[in-house]
Amino acid sequence: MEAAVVIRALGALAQDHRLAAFRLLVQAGPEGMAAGSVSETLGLPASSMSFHLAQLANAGLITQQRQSRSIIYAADYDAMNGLMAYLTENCCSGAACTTESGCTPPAKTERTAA
Amino acid sequence: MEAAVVIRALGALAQDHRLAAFRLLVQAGPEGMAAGSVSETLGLPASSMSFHLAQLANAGLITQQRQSRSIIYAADYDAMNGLMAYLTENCCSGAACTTESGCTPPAKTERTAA
DNA sequence: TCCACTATTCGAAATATATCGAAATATGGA
DNA sequence: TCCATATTTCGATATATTTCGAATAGTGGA
Repeated sequence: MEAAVVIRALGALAQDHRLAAFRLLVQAGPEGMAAGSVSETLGLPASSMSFHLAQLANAGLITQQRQSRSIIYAADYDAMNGLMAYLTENCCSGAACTTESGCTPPAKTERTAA
Repeated sequence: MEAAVVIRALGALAQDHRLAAFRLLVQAGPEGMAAGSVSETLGLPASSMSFHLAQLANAGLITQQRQSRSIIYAADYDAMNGLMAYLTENCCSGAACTTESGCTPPAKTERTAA
């Protein structure tokens, strides 16, 4: 995963409605939710929500897929995990970090390069 | 950890120079680095870097501490881990997510409330 | 084909963020 | 006290983002 992608992903999540939408989708699981359901759940006009969902999709954090008249959005867990791995990469330059410093990279810092 | 804090943290990281600075500090370990070293390493004017470091500090991602004439910045690993835990919280609403969907919350999704 | 439904794109205004030089603040030594 | 060092705050400008109604574009049934 490269910096530019990470920046876009973080920027996408750094917004009220988008963070809420993303979490909603994370909680919804692999089945995802229709765009309309998301905007209704979050109480936002459809056009605004569409804008935000597009940003999340563009950042690679969610996937979109048409299903009849609806468009179903779902969280992309790989992207999410890659993002987190990027932040802890080379933590403490390999020095003892699981101990005192509390760095504790979540066990599987290994990441399939984007 | 509450939404507003998370947004500020994500927003703080969602910027070229700040992401670079944060990662530099993550790699520098608990000892941290002086503000001047950071701005020199990243090739940014001191005043610009100061602005960015302030944002990271304000977001709780890094700590600052005066040491004689320098101000030493260091990554706050707890904040970083809390941030990541927030994103995966209630993943898949507790349904089987470590298996097919690839959600795999990093084992310790448990979080000490900020 | 025509209509209702679901969702996105466009446009324009309000708001927020990034940038960096110059001036200001703190620290420590002569 | 006076000067050099290390950083931050201020101010002004350029750029980017958020917002939402209205217009536009696909989908499916009668």
